[in-house]
Amino acid sequence: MTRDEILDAAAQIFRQKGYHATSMQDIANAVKLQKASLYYHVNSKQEILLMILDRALDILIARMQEVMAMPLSPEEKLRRAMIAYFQIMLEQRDLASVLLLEYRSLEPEFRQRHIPRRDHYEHLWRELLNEGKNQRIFHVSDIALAARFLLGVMNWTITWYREDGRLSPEELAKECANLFVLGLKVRENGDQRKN
Amino acid sequence: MTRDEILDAAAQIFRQKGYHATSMQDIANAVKLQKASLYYHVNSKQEILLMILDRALDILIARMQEVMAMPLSPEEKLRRAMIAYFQIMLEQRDLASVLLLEYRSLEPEFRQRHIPRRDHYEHLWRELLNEGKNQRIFHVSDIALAARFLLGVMNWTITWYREDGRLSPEELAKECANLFVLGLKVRENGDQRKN
DNA sequence: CTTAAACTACCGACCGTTCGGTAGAGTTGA
DNA sequence: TCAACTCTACCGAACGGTCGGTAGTTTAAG
Repeated sequence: MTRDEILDAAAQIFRQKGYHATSMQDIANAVKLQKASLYYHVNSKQEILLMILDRALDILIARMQEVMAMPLSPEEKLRRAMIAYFQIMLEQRDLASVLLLEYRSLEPEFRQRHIPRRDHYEHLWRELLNEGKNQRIFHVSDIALAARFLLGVMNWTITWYREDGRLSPEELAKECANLFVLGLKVRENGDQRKN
Repeated sequence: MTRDEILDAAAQIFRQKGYHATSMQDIANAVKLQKASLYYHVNSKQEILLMILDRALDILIARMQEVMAMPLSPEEKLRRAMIAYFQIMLEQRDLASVLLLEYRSLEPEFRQRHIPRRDHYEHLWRELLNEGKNQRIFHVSDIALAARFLLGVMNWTITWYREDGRLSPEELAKECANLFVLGLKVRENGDQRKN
C-alpha cells in the first residue's frame, strides 16, 4: 500500500460524498486496511485533502504551462488551454472535483499552504488574456475579472458534466471557446460559425 | 422564535461552514435555543436544508419570470436577467450560497422533491436564449449547453464575490453580459465597446 | 535483529434525534 | 371569578452511534 493509492481512493470518495461526509473508515475500507493503519501513511484527514488539492493543481499548472510555451496565437492558445482543462477534468475526474468542490473544507492553516498554487494557476490565465489584449486580438476591459469568468464557466461544468454524455472534452471546449471568443451576438460581417 | 428565523440562521452557518460541518448545536446556539427545541419547529436537519434550497430557488424563479415578462429585446432581457441574478446573490447571499454549494448535501429523497424547481429555473434561461435565436439576434448552436455555460459563470461568482468588493452587482452583470454577448475577440466593423 | 507495515482495541468528543417533563399563556365551563 | 384543562414553546438528559485519532502489539521481509 502506498500513500498515492490512499490519496486516489480518498479522492474518489471525497468526490462522491464530500469531505465531511467521508469518514476515515470509508477510506480504510476502500483500500482494504484498518482505519488505524492509514495513520502510518498520513498524518491526518486534513492532510489527505491538502495533498489531493495540491496534486490536482500541479497537474493543471503543468498542462497550462505547456500550452503557454507553444508558439501559437493567443486565440489558439486559449482554445488549447480550454481543451486541456476539460481533458484533465475528465481524466482526473476525482482530483478535479475535489479541487473545485472541497476547497472550502480546508481548515485555515492548511488553506494557507495551498493558496500560492491557486494564485499561480489563476495568474497563468490572466497572462494568456493579457497576451491577447496586447496583440489587439482580445477585447478585455478587466483582465482579472475576465479570467475569473472564464475559469468560472469551466469550473462549474464539473457539477454537471457526465463522462458518458454525448460531448467529448474537445467538443465541450470548442463550444465553450466559441461562446467566449465570439460571443452570443451574431456578427454582421460574415459570421464564420455554422450550426 | 419562528421557523423562518431558524432557517435564516441555518443558512448563514451552512454558508460559512458547509452543511456537514454545521451541527444542530451550532444552529441552536445562533438562535439561542437548546438543540432539542429546534425539533419543535423542524423535523430534521435535512428538512432545514431542503427548505433553504427551495426558498432560494423560489426567489430566483420569481425575479426571472418578472424579467421574462418585460417587453424588451432578448439582448436587453439577458442583461436584466443577469443583473437580477447578481443582485439576488448579494442581497440573499446566504440563501444563494447554500443553493449553489450545498445542493450535493441533499439526500436522494429530499433531492427528488427539489429537482422540479431546478429544472423550471434552468428552463427559463433556455427560453430566453431561444427567443434570441429565433429573432436571429443570438447565435447559439446548442441552447441547453449555452444556458449551462451562462449559469455556470454566474454561479461560480458566489465562490469569490465579496460584498465589500469594488464591483456592484450591476457592474458585475454588465461586464459578464458584455463578455457573453460580444465575446472576447475584437469586432472589426466598429466595436461598440470602450475600455 | 531490525524495521516497515499492518493489526486489535480503545479513547473522549460529538453527532442527530428522542424523550419526558414543565412554565406559562389561553380557553372553557361552572 | 376561578379552577380545570389544553396548547405552545421550550428545556435537560440521555440515546445509540460515529467521529478522528492513539497506544500498543503482531507480522513479515531483509
